[in-house]
Amino acid sequence: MATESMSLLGLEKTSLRQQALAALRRAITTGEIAPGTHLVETELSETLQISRGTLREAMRQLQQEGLISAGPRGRLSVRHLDAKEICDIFAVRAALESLAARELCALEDRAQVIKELRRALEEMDRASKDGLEERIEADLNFHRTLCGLTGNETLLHSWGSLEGNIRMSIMFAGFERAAQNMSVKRHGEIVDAIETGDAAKASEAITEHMDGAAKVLVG
Amino acid sequence: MATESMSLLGLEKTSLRQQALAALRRAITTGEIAPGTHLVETELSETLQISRGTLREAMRQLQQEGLISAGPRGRLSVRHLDAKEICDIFAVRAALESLAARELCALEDRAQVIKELRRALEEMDRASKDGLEERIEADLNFHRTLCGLTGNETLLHSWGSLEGNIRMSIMFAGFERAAQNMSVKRHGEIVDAIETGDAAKASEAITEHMDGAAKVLVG
DNA sequence: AACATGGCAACTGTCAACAGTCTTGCTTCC
DNA sequence: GGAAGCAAGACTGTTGACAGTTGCCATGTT
Repeated sequence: MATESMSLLGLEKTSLRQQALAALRRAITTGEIAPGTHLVETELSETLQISRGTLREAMRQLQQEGLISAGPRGRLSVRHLDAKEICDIFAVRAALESLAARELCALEDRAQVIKELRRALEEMDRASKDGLEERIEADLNFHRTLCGLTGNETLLHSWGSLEGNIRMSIMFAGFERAAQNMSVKRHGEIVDAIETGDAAKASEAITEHMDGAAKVLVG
Repeated sequence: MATESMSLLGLEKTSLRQQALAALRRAITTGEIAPGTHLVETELSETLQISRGTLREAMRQLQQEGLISAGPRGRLSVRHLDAKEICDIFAVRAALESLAARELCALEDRAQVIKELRRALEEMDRASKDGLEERIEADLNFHRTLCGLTGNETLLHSWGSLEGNIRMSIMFAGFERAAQNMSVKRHGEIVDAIETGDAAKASEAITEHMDGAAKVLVG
């Protein structure tokens, strides 16, 4: 029933659970489903055309990511972020990315790393002419790349767990406002610092960048 | 069927899923289930006396925590840690706890915080005469408290997601070896630094502590 | 009108069964 | 004797149904 037309091209055959997970994550982080909304399993399973069991598995993952939280009677609802929580999220994010920058600075051969980072920068530059959503994607991609290039899987995993919350923060504050802090210049400084191997400077640049981002988002 | 004798006292009525989650987490982090072991749903569900559906939900959470990883065909197996991964885990841990220390230093009134931390220290001291496992629990409790006292839920959540990996690292390296790095003195220095509000020193103390811990575990 | 009460509807927790796929070992044919 | 094919087994993906609990609403009582 679920093995028909897909995978005609390189389309990885994705399980229904993963599809549901992606769909829900998107719907939540874009605000399509408003914060605080009570997620009723029976409704959602009908909407997504999947069974409750499969849906519940996806919900557990979202819960672990902090996008939805459990109420009294096992009731799950979309997490609501206030200003303080956004600051908290960005503080943790800063700590993680600062670690990433320091680890990259400690590498012997940073040539390849720098190359990848500059590629991500170019992508941001290209996206700066496009819509807000493209810019946000490019920005997140840059930071994800930063963490991924360290080769520290735990770091990348932790950052990934935070990504949903970051997206919610951006959505909560409004995309226009969020875009203020995504200048290619600021990010270039980070790359420059890493290129010269100046760990302190790179760490500082990131911390400041995140501080600024949080301040802009909170208003 | 599951609503019999429990909750006679303050025993929170825990869902089967949560029980299974706790049982599995314990079994994995103590090495009862060896790293690399392929977790067969049908077997486990029979062992734990729960249905596969319920078990699968618990497995998703463990997967998100990084205790089990997915293989080719959706096969789940207990994660195997090598030396590098242990170092990586402790690097992330250091970044998180360092943030915690800095946030605590930034508080106006640290009296209550210090009181709680000293209480955790005392507990460690008391446990130092007990078995290795008690000492490890007391140690983890201290660090968890450190993160919890910041009031930064995201930080605490991230640390919690790492806790399983930390336990696996300790188990992997052997409890005796791990216990070397749990002196009350070292932890006291951290608390002292926080008491004086010296963020740099507190951060430094934690980073060094974690560095030492990783080195002891690996080498 | 305020209040107790009995029953109904809404949800979540849990389970057993079906379907599809990959592996494996055996059989059969050249 | 070896290789292609075939059939059985082992697991995971997914589903629909049943059970228990909570909250609400209508109904009757004082």
